[in-house]
Amino acid sequence: MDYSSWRISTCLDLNTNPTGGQVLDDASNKEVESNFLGFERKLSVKQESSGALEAEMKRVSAENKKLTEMLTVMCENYNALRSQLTDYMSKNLQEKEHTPTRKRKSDSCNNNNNNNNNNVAGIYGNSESSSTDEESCKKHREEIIKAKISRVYVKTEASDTSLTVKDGYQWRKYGQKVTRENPCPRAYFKCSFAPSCPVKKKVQRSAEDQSILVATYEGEHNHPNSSQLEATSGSTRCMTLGSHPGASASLRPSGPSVTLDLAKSKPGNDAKQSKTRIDSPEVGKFLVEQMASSLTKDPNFTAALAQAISGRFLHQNPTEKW
DNA sequence: CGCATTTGACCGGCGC
DNA sequence: GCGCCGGTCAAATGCG
Repeated sequence: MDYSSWRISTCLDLNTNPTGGQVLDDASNKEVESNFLGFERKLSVKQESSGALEAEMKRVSAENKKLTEMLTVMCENYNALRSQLTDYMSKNLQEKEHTPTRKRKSDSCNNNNNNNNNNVAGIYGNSESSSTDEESCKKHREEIIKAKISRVYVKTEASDTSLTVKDGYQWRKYGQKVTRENPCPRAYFKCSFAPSCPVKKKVQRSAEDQSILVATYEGEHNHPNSSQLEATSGSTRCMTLGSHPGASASLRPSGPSVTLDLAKSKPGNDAKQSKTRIDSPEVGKFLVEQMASSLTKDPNFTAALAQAISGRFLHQNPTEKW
């Protein structure tokens, strides 16, 4: 089965207008407002010294770190939810269409393992369940566990002929091949960010809709995403779930927002991707509700979010009134 | 000149 | 064993 229809927009635009669409409860809103007014009064009375600015910088950095940690916890919770959902789906979906063309045994083995793939991108990837080749797969299991495979579908412009998927990592192309099933060439990439990183990526346009790029990731990065590095160092505010390639199927360039764009859909893609998608939109809705619930129920998250917003406004516009 | 990309050759797995 | 096929290598080429 395929989860590519799950288009969950989980954006935390921390740097946008605080009154513009931020979903906070009343308590959090009041807290943010009081923080803003307090800072405004304080700053209108006296000119802050450089020492105060340094202290504020440290405080903001600490908050940033705290938010990053909370984000990590949130991602772990999401993975746990996804695993439960995968189990649920595997129980309900017993059969999956198979192409009649001959396939390598390792391929079927890999597909068998996708259900247990602890990778967000597995949501969007093929999770074909064929248990008939299990015996022949035994000798491959260990390496399969190491080399996790996920598939990502990326909508591109029709005029864009490049086989590049911007996922925050650095890739070096080492080969290109025209495969039998698809007339479009398949490009082979290795992660070049770290020499020891074993991750490989295959990018090929969909045979059905050539505006869709299919990126297949193999393995796990043993280094942080470059976007994450920049985010943690404060040079950019664009964060992606770098350890989960599929989570960044629709990535944005660095911009003034903290974005967890797990997957964004274009309604027009539904028809094309429906073949490998789950049928029930309720499942995706359920997942979104679970994530939203876990966030809103966490007082630490709401408090830290309010503090981060107030701190950022102080830092950006120390004398500006609103 | 160094690095990335291109592309044909080569290798190994698989089916017949 | 042979041929097909996907994946990888490495020399050639392009680019900044």
